[in-house]
Amino acid sequence: MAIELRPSQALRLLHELSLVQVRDDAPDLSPRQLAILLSVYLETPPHTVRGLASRLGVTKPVVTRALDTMGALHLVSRRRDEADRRNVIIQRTVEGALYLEKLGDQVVAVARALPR
Amino acid sequence: MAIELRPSQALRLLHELSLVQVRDDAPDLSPRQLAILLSVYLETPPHTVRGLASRLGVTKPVVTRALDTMGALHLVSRRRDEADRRNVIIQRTVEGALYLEKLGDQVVAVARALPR
DNA sequence: AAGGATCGTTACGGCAGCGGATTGTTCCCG
DNA sequence: CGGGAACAATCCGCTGCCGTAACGATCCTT
Repeated sequence: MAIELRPSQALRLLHELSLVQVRDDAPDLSPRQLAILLSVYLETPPHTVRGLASRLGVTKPVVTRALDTMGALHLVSRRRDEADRRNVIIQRTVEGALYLEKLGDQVVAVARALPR
Repeated sequence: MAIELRPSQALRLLHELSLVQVRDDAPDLSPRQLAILLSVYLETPPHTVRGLASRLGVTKPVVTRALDTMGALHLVSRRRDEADRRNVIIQRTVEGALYLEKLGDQVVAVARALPR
């Protein structure tokens, strides 16, 4: 069965979540960066710059820059595709998995505390 | 009863949501801006710059700038507090209400489409 | 072997956000 | 009534992201 949620609950959820995120001085990713990160971790590999760009409807430089930033944070890593050396394969990292695990738990906790 | 949600569902929810947001070329607000907007619309007035800043754990200039930006988008408006003219009262707008209504509906739609 | 196509990255100029310090009003209290 | 406190806005230099346009490397086709 699907998750039932009323609009007012949805907004409260977003509110609590955004407050947690803003306070947390975990480096707050931009919406685009988060979208890329989630795509890499939730969708089936392999992931390329080109694929992610078209998936999100943004330009390739946006993806490259986001990978630069998140790479510096060790949330993702890059590797040349040896089969086709033009491609770059985006890989998951332990730190990235932990980051998302924590994020998921935060959402669950906030949702649980939501008034019915 | 509380909203029950598994971590994997939570991440999928965020994923779909971020994709919708990124594609939508609705001006995507930064996490901080969204947090301020939601606070203004979900918490009981009156809202002041100082109050919002301490609520979010950010500095006052951050709030002022966010209000500048969102004011230009007509998502909020400002008014001097006549009782204490040092204060500025942040007010809701019709456009802001519509923006959040739409956002809430998006969350609901995404949640409903989530695999159980 | 060569031309063009594809891929990711980088360069560029511009815009917006940041923290910290300062300013100008307005209020409060001794 | 005068000096300090409180409040929001502004200024400063900096950093990071944006879109467009190039670029180098690699592949593919003929």
